[in-house]
Amino acid sequence: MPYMTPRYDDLVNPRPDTSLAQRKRQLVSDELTEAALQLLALKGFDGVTVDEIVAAAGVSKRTFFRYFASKEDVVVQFLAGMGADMRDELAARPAAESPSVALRHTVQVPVAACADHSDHAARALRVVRLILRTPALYARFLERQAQWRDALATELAGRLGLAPDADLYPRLAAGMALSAFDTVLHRWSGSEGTEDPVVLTDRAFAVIAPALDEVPRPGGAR
Amino acid sequence: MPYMTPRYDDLVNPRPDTSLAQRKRQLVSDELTEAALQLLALKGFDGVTVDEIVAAAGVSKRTFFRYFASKEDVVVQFLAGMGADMRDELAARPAAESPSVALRHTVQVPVAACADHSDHAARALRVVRLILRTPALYARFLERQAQWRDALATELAGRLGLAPDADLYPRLAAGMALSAFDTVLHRWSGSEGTEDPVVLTDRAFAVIAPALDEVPRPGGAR
DNA sequence: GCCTTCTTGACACTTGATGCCACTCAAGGC
DNA sequence: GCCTTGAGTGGCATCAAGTGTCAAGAAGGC
Repeated sequence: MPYMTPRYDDLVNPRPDTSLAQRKRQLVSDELTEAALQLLALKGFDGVTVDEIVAAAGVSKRTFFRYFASKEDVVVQFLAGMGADMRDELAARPAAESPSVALRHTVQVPVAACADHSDHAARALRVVRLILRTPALYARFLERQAQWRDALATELAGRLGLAPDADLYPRLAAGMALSAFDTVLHRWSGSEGTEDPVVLTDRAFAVIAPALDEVPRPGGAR
Repeated sequence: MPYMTPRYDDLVNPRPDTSLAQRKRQLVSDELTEAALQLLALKGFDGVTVDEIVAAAGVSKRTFFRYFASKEDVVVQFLAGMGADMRDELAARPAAESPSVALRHTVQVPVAACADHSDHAARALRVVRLILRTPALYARFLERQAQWRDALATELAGRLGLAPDADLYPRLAAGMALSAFDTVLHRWSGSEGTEDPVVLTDRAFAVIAPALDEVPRPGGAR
């Protein structure tokens, strides 16, 4: 089930460089994304067909599937780069930092992206709400989270000098951190964006920190 | 995205009672499940069409969709009753038991079902492997896990006298427990069933227990 | 001007999934 | 014994998601 090339970075800070062809491509993609989100938020995921979306965007259906691997992908691509961002953040954290602190800052990266007080935040809230209340989209989101967990577990194992697959700790720690992320999104979405997701994240990590910081010694328990 | 009536219990211990009509229905369902799992394990999820399955089972395609909400559902239905079972187990645990112990026994219910040394175990391993390595199925599995998490969080909140939605703890604790479950399944599947999933579960819970047993006092932190 | 490359649109096709109608058959009333 | 009823079923038509293929058009190099 291959996803297309991540465009999260492009969406966050559209780079002015690159060729004309690539900017045209970006334009079509934005048009498609805009039309799709507009319709999906209005009529629900199953209430909108791809034909409607492409009609609104003024392109052919075939073109749609050149930009997005599936209808779900239109929404999920918003999250595409988050995994890489989190992994990079975790890799950049000082080695001396405890797992709970490092992972907390890691999770804060996408959380802060949602929380920034701009027009971006309102759109992020709409997308998150759509994902959380549409089973098909939520399933894809969780699948994406599972990939993030693998990446974070690998990075964490390297950080701590543990064999990536020998110990249960890295995968569990990554799972706990993402569980916190998920819980924060639910609360944030449920509160209509009134609660501060950054604060929620801190509170969530206060709960899971006792387990995160019980690191097994390298080469210890099989 | 409504799933059909759970039949996990029927599969675990087929009840001999009920009317003739219901037994006929059970027969068709079993035939369909058997044919589907046989083909899916052999040719992969996308390598098998519904038409092949119904041809092998000797029924029409229309009938297939009367028993299963989707092709994915054939596989996922194996897990249908696990959520209820876990919730029941958690509800039945003594109130004095700490969250980590209660949740560990809760997760051991489905784990033990996989581990029992019968012909059932081999089939369970095949199904788990199929789910874990098929993105579409794994996504559905995770979606199902999310439902379990909600149920477990509600049950846990009731156990501890916490408001279900006021505190982050119940949802996080349930998420951690299911994260352990998921990790155990991966390890068990990866080891081709040689590792004992019950032991793996105990080890996983040893990692997350420090966080699980830091219960916030009822009505404490907002 | 010509050629190459990339992008797009149009069409046909496969497959998952659903609606509709007719048929079968067991159960129960008369 | 016959008829009705209702659940289960098969066949067919249909919709929507997604893919393969090919021809047409625009950008850039020669």
